[in-house]
Amino acid sequence: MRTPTMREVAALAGVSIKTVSRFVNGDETVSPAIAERVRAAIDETGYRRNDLARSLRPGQRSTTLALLVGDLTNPFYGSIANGVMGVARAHGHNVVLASSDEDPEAERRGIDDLLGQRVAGLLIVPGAMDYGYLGREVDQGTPVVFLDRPALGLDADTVLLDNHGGARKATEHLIAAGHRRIGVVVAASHHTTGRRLDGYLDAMRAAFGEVDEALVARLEHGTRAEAEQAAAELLALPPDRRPTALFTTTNFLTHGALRAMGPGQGTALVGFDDFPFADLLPTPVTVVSGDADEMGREATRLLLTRIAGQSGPPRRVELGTVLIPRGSGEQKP
Amino acid sequence: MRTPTMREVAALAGVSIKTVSRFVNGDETVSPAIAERVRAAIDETGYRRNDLARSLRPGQRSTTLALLVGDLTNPFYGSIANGVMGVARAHGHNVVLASSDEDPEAERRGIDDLLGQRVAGLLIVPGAMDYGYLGREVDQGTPVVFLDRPALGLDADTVLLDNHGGARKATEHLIAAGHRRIGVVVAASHHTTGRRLDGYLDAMRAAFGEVDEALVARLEHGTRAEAEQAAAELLALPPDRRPTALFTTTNFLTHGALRAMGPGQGTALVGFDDFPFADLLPTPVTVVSGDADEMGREATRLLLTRIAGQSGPPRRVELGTVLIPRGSGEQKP
DNA sequence: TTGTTTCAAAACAACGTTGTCTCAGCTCGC
DNA sequence: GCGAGCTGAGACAACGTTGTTTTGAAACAA
Repeated sequence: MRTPTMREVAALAGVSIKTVSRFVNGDETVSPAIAERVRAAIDETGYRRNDLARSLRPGQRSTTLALLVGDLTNPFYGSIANGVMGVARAHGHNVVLASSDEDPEAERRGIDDLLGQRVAGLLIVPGAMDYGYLGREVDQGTPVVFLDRPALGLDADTVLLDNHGGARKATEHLIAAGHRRIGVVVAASHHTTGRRLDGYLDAMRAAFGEVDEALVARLEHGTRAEAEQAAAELLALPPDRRPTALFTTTNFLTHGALRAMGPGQGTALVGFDDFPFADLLPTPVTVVSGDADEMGREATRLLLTRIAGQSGPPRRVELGTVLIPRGSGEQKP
Repeated sequence: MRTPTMREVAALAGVSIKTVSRFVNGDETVSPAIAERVRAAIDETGYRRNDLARSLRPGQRSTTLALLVGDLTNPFYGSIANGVMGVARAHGHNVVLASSDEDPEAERRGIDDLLGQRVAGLLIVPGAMDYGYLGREVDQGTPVVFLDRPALGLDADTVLLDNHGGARKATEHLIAAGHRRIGVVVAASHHTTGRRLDGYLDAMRAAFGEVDEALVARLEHGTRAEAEQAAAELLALPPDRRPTALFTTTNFLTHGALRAMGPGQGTALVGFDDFPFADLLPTPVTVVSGDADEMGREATRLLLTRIAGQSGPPRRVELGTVLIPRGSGEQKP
């Protein structure tokens, strides 16, 4: 059985297609007798309006927003998706999800697909590729909002965390606890973690002047395993060069570093990004954290105002971070 | 600026619409000179094929799969979504996401929306509502696959975990460690946790005969907070009635129970569902776990075979579970 | 040169819907 | 009794594509 069309319903009810359309869309100008016939025909055929055909009409835009996000297994991205979907649904929009954690070429193909489907707008957690070509789509009425990091090649609305400030806050917290030699574990390539590194460096320089490069562990990919090894190496330095505290710049890296420390967790640590069970670890973990859910919500709000037609220069929103002291960051050297 | 159409490109290039269509779709029968004119016109206008209009043509089905899933903040659902998207993308399908964690009416509205958009198939983590009305859509060519629990009112392809077997395995593991009084924390209403409770009861009965109802903590909603309180009450029972081990039936409940135990974690525990950091807790947590990612993948594979036209009776796939001993489940009474 | 073949490109119809226009029938007032 | 006014319902076109048919022109053989 195929999906029935309006034409078939109309034939069954013995009326014209347009009358079925009127009934389906709640037009008042359908007499009760005819309306009942149409209702019965719809019921019998299981007719359902085809919104694809509907949105083809002039001036119509799809109501679907597209979200390009990294690995959904990461609770950070899960929260973003959650926030996006909440606001979208509240405004009657659907959300298509695409993954951006692949190579740039696959990502570009994915975006092209979505544009071909005439989504109403794009929410993108940008990767390393150049997004300049999207400028034309923006001009043609498909707004774009970037989340978590600014995009290369396109100056559009962007929602970020205050990565620099948060990292600075984390580092100063460790300094206030009496630490001088504070190691940092950071993924080399990302903009976000770059800003976090800068925040760390600024705090360190403000307190002690020059920063010992040996304290900075730069990872290539930012995986848990890399972090574990890097942290282990930091902690294996001779006592005079060994850090007494660590600042880990993402939740994955925090996980890796904790693993390197083992159950004792003798070294002080502050992590960027909160994570579940942080409060249940042997030494509960102090973190600096932004609200990913709110990031998704705010980005969606921005996108919706653009879809509604608001023009104007790109906006950049920076969401604040909070430091949650739980124990690991308050340990003395 | 509006999105240009084929008509506009054709006008600019001085050819017919159809010729643009031929060029865009890689038809060989376009002479090089004309092809170049069309290419230039597309470039100048920023034309992009409208896949909505395209899929309106007879016999065309959208390439979009819909996924209805609960709270994406839960890593379990995040992994499912991850698996779904991986397989979908590998087969050239997009994924629309909708949330099912609301009231049944909102969920039904969401499903209706998706059907109106003529998605190629539905992947649903069912809630408490009756899905019978989807039978008609299935007949009309929109297949449905359920994940994680069977749906009320519709017998369709379903991918489940072996909840009964996993729970039994967990309970027997605790029994083997010497426990006799094993408490269980379970959400009352869900099918999934119901099966897990059955697995627990079967293991207990097989070992000891009748099960003391005082050992079974039934929660109304299955939240962390509820679990924390219920676990605290179990552990506060007088010594002769107090359980010496707990079996918690979801990761949220495990989290709550661990909180109730405090840092000591003196009571043995096995949880259903793995979770990050389980290995880093003071007493690393033994879990029974299924592969959510694989569940998403398998469900998507089933859906794709249906979309490809395979008929036949509903299939039910049960994925196995593994017990991961980490310490908490091996503690003696 | 003329008839035939070949092929690129145009014309047309259709997909399922809705906005606009038109028309038929009715009611009402004079 | 007849035109004006109204109202319910049908006809038609259009949205942006693509499959099919048709056209036109060039190429070639007789």
